[in-house]
Amino acid sequence: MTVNKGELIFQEGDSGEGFYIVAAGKIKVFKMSFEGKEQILHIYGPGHIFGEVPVFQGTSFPASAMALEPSTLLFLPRQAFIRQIGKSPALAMNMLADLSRRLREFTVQIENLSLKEVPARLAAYILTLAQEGAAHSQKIALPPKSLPPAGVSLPVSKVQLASLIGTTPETISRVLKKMDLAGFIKAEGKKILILDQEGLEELSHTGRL
Amino acid sequence: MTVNKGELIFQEGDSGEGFYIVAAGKIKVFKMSFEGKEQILHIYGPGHIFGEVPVFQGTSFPASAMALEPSTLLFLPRQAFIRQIGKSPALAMNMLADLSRRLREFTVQIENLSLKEVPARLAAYILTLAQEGAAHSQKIALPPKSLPPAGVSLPVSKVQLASLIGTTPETISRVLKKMDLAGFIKAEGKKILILDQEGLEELSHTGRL
DNA sequence: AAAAACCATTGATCTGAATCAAGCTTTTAA
DNA sequence: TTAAAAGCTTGATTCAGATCAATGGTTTTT
Repeated sequence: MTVNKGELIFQEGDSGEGFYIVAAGKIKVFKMSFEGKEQILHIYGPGHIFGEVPVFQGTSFPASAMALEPSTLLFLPRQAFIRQIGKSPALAMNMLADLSRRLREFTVQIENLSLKEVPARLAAYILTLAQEGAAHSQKIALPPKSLPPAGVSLPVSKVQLASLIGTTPETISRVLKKMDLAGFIKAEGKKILILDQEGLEELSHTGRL
Repeated sequence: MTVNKGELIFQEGDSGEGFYIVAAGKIKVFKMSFEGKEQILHIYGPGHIFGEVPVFQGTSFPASAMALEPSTLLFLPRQAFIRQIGKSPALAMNMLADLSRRLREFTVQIENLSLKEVPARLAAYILTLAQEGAAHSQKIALPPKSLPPAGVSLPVSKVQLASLIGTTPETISRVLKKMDLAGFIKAEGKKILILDQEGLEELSHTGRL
């Protein structure tokens, strides 16, 4: 299936008859509060799967999903998939590993939201981006703390970024500016140059800016 | 194995060679920040399993676990369990359902931490307790919004409760008092009488007290 | 190409809840 | 059975970050 930018793929509470694989594009999975504030739980790109929770629970989606850009998705119907799992222990193990990874990611997100302040969260996010970027760029996975300055490019608008790390666009602006002023990064629009990786790492732990 | 109150069962970063089942007692799984603040991810009681993430990922524990009271645990070694899963698709499905349920619970916890204020979180927690209590008390699961006043008993100290919903003991005290004054509940030590379930439910959404 | 919608930045103000502090009660340990 | 350590409550103060507001810059849309 194909979806336009801004199109809702499913909504919290909908019954899930299957799950999705991103073939192309970018999808956000999020929760929305009473007053309309949103918290993004995850942003998925090509190769990622999402919406599996109801498959194994037979219940509804715990969150909503929307396309951030025009995207192509594959849909896997629940019953057919469950039959396959019964036949293939390897498939089951892969699925268990995938859900476990997601649980781990959520524990990190809870830790960030509850125990860290905004500067620490943003620093952690930038570092994560840099790692992913390094891993994706065909070269061998870089050893930790390799040669700065590495550059990263924010994959989403600051509005989305704010919703992802649990703050507002205004605060993102201000904190990026402070990080720039403090010499940790050089920020220009969506491009961010990491000038002091060690400093950023410390900031992601202590949060004091 | 048996553990004393306050005993650490595993620590974030430890390699996981198996997982645990609570036979008796009460276990908290939590993250701790740099400065020593803790966020409880979950409290497990008899019949619950915990510590499975590394089993399917072959990595380390994403959080720490400590006994809240003297407890008895069963330990399931990783390799033996994986062999069993390969043989029993039903076991695999149960495990997938369990992990999915946990993912759903985490999405709720993230929503609470990020989108709701303390009064709303506390109201939601009290309502959850009441539901669980109703379910456990042998009777048929009560239809939603059945006859108040229902009574619940906090299963943990307010220090632990604060860490569970992401606030401080002082704030818990103050908010409980306000809820009492507003006529939603009658609070006496660990005992809470729910006087106005509808009101609590609204509070758990809107957060305005 | 004009208009509308969205995005980003900066300043001023407000507020929920953390922190600090102190006294009191209950539980645990010596 | 006394001492020590946790746990609970209430008050005063502080602070991170949200909200409100205004402006300019970009994309989309038509």
